[in-house]
Amino acid sequence: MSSNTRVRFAPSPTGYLHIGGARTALFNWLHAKHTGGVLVLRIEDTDRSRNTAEAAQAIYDGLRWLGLDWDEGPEAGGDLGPYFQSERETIYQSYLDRLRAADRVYDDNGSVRFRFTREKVVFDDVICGHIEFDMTSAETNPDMTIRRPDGSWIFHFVNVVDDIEMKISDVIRGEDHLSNTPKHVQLYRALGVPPPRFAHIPLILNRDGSKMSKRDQGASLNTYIEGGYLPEAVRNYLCLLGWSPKDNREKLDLAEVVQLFDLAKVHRKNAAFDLDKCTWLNGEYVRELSDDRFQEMGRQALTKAGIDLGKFLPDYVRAALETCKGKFRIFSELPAYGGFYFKDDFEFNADGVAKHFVPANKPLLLAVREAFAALDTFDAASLEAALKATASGRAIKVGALVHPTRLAVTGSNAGPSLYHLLEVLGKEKVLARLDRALSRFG
RNA sequence: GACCCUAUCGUCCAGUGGCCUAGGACACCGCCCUUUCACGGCGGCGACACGGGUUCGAAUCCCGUUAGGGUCGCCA
Repeated sequence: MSSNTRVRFAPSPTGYLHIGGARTALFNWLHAKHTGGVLVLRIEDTDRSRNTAEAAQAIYDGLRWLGLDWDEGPEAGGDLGPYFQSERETIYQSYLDRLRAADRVYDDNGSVRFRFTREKVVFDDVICGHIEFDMTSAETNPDMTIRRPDGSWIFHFVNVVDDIEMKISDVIRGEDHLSNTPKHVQLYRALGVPPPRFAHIPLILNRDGSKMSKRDQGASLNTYIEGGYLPEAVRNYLCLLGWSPKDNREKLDLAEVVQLFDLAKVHRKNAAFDLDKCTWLNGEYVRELSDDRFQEMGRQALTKAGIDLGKFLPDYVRAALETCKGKFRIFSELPAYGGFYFKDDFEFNADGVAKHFVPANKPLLLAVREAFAALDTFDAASLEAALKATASGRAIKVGALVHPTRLAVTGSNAGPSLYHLLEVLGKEKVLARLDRALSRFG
C-alpha cells in the first residue's frame, strides 16, 4: 500500500523524551504505518541556548527504545533536509521575504511581526472536529512575532515553513497546539499554500488529573527505561491511552495495532497515566519473555543494584534467575525478590522474625537442618521429601516448617519456590544460612 | 479574564436513541488453587457531573451550569 501520507514528529531538544511526546511520536508512527506513509523526524532547536547534540541524542534513544523508527531525519537522511531547524536559516529567510513581498510583516522594536487577517478562521480537525476561531480582534489576537531582534526565529513560523517544505500532509500533535492552529492556518494562507490536515491528540495527565509537567514522576521516558520496564509493554500501554481496539482487549501486538489504528477514532479527552496498569501490563510481557532475554535483563537489573555477578558461576546465576521468572512485574523489583541468592549477610524481615523466629520454632528449624544435612542428593524433589517427612514425623503441617525455613535462607516471607531455591543455593549455603538463623534464637 | 477542547466506575477503555437493572481491564476486598509470593479461577465494591429540553424512549441529540485541561510569549 502506497500513499502520500507524510507525518512528522518535531520535538524540541530538551534533554529527554517526555512521555506525552513519546505518545505523540507513537501515534504519528502508527498513522504512517497504517497508511503506508512516511514519518519525518525534525529537531526544533531554534532556541540557541539548547545543547542540541546531546539533547537530540536523548530523543533518538527514547524513540529507538520504543521501537519507533523514522524514514527521514537525523541519522536517517532524506531529500528534504536539513532536519535541524538551526541549519535551515536560508530557507526561513526566503519565506520571510515572501511574506514581506506580500506586505504581511512589519518591524516592531527590531523584531518582525506577522500581520493577521482579521477574520474568522475555521478548520476541520481530524480528531476534534470543526473548529472556529474568531481572530477579528487585534486586542485578543495581536499580530505575532516571528523573528526576534537577534535574528532567531519563533516556533510558529519555522514550524509552518518546515511543514510546507517537508511536504507534511498530516500534522499530528498535542492538543496544547489546538489554540495555535488558527495562527498557523493564517501563515499557510499568506504563503499561498493549502494547510495540511490537523489532528490534535489529547494530553497525558498525572494520576490525580493535574497537568504532567517536566518534573512530575513518570514524565520522562527514562523513568521506564531505567525502572526495568519492557519497551513493548510501555508502547502497548501508550497505545491504550486515548485509543482502543474496541473489543475490550488490552494486550495487543504492534502489527495488529498498526492494522487497526484509526486516527479519527482517537479520543478528545485527556487521559491520566496509570502506572499501576502499565506495570501490570509489563508483568504480562515479562512472563512471556524468551529465556535469553529474561536472563539478560535479569543480570542487568541485578548488576545495576550493585550485585557483582562475576563472583558467581554462570550456571548458578542462570538457575537462580530461572526460579524468579514470572514472579515479578518490573525488573527493578528483581533485586529485592531474588537478591538473597547473591548475599549471605542479608537482614531478616522484621515481621517474619516476630512470627517465625519464636522459641517454639527452634527445634523445628534444627530438625530441618538435620534432615537436609543428611541428604546426599540436594535437589528439589529430595528436599521436598525430606521436609515433608520431617513434618509428618512431628505431626505438624508442612507450612510450619516452610515459613521459618524460607525466612532463614532468604530473609523474606516471599520468594521463589522453596524447594527449587534450596536446590539452587546448594547444601553448603543452605546449612550455613540455617545456622546463622538459628543463632538468632539465642 | 478572553477564547478553545473535554466530561461513563478511583484510573484507562466499551457504549454513537431502544440489546444498559451500563460491559471489560488496572487497583482494591473476599473465596478457591497453593510450600510463600506471583499466576490462574470465582465473586464483590464501584460511574453515565448537574439542570433544562427534544423524543414513545436518552449515557447516547440540543441548550445552560459546573468542573478539569489547553492557548492567549521576542518557549517549543
